[in-house]
Amino acid sequence: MRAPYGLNILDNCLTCSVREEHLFCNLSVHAAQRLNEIKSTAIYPKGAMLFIEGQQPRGVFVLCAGKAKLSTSSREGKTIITKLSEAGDVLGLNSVVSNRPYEVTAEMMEPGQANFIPRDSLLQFLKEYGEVALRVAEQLSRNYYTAYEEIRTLGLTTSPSEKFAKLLLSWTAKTTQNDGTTQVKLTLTHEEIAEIIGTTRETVSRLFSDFKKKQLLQLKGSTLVIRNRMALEKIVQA
Amino acid sequence: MRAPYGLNILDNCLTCSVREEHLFCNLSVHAAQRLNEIKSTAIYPKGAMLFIEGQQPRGVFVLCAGKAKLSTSSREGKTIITKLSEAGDVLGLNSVVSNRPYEVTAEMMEPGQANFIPRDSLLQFLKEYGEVALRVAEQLSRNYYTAYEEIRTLGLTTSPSEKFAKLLLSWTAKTTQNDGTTQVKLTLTHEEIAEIIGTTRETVSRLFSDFKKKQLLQLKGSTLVIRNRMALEKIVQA
DNA sequence: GACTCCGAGTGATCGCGATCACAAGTGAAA
DNA sequence: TTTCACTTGTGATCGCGATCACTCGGAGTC
Repeated sequence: MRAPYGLNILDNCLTCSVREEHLFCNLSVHAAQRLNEIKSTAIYPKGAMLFIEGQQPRGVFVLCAGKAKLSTSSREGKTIITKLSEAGDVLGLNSVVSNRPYEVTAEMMEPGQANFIPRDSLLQFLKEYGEVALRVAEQLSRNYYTAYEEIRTLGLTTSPSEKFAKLLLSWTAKTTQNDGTTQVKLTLTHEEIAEIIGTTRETVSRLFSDFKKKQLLQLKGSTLVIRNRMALEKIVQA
Repeated sequence: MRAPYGLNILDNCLTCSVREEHLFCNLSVHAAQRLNEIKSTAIYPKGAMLFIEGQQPRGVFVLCAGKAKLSTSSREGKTIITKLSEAGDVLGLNSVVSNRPYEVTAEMMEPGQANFIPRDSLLQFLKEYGEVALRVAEQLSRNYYTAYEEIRTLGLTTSPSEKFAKLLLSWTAKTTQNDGTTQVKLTLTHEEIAEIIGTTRETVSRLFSDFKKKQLLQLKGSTLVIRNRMALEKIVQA
């Protein structure tokens, strides 16, 4: 089955197949069935906004395929990207649970697919299945920890180079190779990286230059090669 | 009944008397009774640490009297204060629910009293009383929002003066007077204010001077008088 | 009283990163 | 191909806030 944007439609991406540590993984048969009834699936093009900062919460989105960036902006136009989401992530959960406006904007960075669960149905579902409510609480506290990491980075890390090194390490943490070096596909523009570490595009450009000169990294097309992990860790600081 | 540190011991501060929107307010009789069994009360002097960043979560503290500051530090010694807690607040909830180390240090800023609920007992309690688990989820998502506000402040607000104005407004939001001016008791040192807005003590000193000169505020002993709320809001930005 | 300690105020310096400005590279569409 | 929009690289300038180095004042303590 073929969908627009060159995507294959996934039959059901709420199952554990997407990711093991998934919020709605390993539910009882009843709960899973109920969940299946209240969800609906949609596909999105690159650039699509799942929801926008300030909107009343309509429901949660379970990302099945594609990547999304979560960002927040000031009125003067400055933007920071707070998280890059991947398949399996649940977006908008905080807003739905606390019934406050979405605190971020969720934008698809590439074509993708997501399940949508309306707010009312989800809350009803959580009341019926208390076990799942506790799982939600756990997920929320994980989200909180991520936010707290962000606070530490923004508040305690002084120099852009330190934040940049931190970001590079967070990317390579997932994909360590057998030899010293690590490779990551670089899908972000310098502008976007700047919005993640809270600096300007020009500074990111210069950081790339500096780090290349210092043999810390290397670019092969759009593949980023980390040459000296130790040195990066030293920059991030003792 | 008299306790050390010049405090009156409160008989039971888990009840709604402390604060209406309290996490453990309006529980069923059974739940309240059970909660009462698993909690224990203690009093603390100024400077006491309820828990320290990085420790394994022992349980949650429900603050009954006194104020506490929550802070986190980098290895180089830089510290940021992320929240000032008051009576009614529940401290350590995130860590307990997700079983991760305390992400902050909680230090009493004045003598106070708190109820302690051990981790195991609380989790058991939450499993027994599913309604309360949902309440906890709501509380966690409120915490998340607070953290997110912090991220916005740290990431989007550029100048110290803007953050300072923001902080002043957050203080006066609670205690608005009938005439134009607002009064707040100033209990923090310049150093502590610096740790809240992420700058240096000297800069805070200069900010006070500037704002006094610009007729924005005034100091009467340890009482801070806000003279021009509008101007502060203009600094915080359109 | 003299002592210490800590918070507060203030001047001088200096470096980093924001900002502006422009050139060059890239890729997709017409 | 040409064109256009977007991304990237880099130089020059400049201002803000960190840092250092003091002094001053008040609250305790002996």
